Amino acid sequence: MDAAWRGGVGCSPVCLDLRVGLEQSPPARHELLDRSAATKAMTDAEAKILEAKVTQVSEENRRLAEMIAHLYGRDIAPLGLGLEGSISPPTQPRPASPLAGKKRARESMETANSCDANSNRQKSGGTADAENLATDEGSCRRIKVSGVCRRIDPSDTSLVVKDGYQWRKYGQKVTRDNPSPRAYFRCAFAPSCPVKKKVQRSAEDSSVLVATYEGEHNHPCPSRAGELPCSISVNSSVTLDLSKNGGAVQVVETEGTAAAPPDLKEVCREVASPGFRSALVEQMASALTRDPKFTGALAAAILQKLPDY
DNA sequence: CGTATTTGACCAGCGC
DNA sequence: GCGCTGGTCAAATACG
Repeated sequence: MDAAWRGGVGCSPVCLDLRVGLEQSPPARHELLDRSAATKAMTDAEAKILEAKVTQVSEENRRLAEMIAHLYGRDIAPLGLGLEGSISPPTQPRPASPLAGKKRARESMETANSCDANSNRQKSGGTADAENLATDEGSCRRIKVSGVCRRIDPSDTSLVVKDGYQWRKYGQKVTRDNPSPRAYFRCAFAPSCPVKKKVQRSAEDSSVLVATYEGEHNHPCPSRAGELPCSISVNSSVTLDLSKNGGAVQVVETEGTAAAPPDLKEVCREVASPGFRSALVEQMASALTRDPKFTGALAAAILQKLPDY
């Protein structure tokens, strides 16, 4: 278990990144409405319906985040990064300059769902921002985008997020909205693997590294396969994946279900159910006790606490 | 000497 | 068309 795993943000072993659905900060909501207005004439009634949907999705975001926070016995709201836009208040600092808006516009192009099926999914609130889906010039090829944050030693300048995969750095850039440089990595384990990773210190807290993953690995994790708690199915179509992105909770659709988006409310109910909780605890406990590193460390810790004979 | 990292240059997208 | 910005390339450099 590495330091990053132990010392995740807020000391939580998993960094929750469940920005489900739409951004909820007021500027984003207005942007959404503006975009819709630009594409077609929208009546006030339609705008109100859309806004009601946004409010509903935001409320579902909040409830889901609360449930998961409760699941892990700590409040994850202050993390801000992993859950920004879902449970943090709408006063979340956002770049206000028009240039920042330009950047966001492009990012929204990357992550927005431009084809009908995907936009339907977003409207229904079934899309987790933890795996924003990007499209490729209308081809509807989906690229998984997810974010992970890790707490690190502030003096550590390596910008390395240990997640079990091998990465090759191919660039570094200072971005406009953050004085810390952003590092660009490609998966080095398999040359054909399309996954990219961006790592940057948080602008608010320099001890937090924010890693953004794009794409999906087309190979097994080289160092962690079969070692750590990996995933647990919430229902037939959704899996909470703990094996990816260094343990970030990631909502992953089961293959072949893209056309039939999961019902988020149903997912929430299952996550909150005692059966799910006990199954999750069992899986985690089982995986930990199978891990020789964990048992060794546990034995060492116990020995330290025992009086010397 | 081979490989990984660094870093300045270049390119593309976007708004004005 | 221009300027700004993020992302990528590739030569130079560092390292084992």
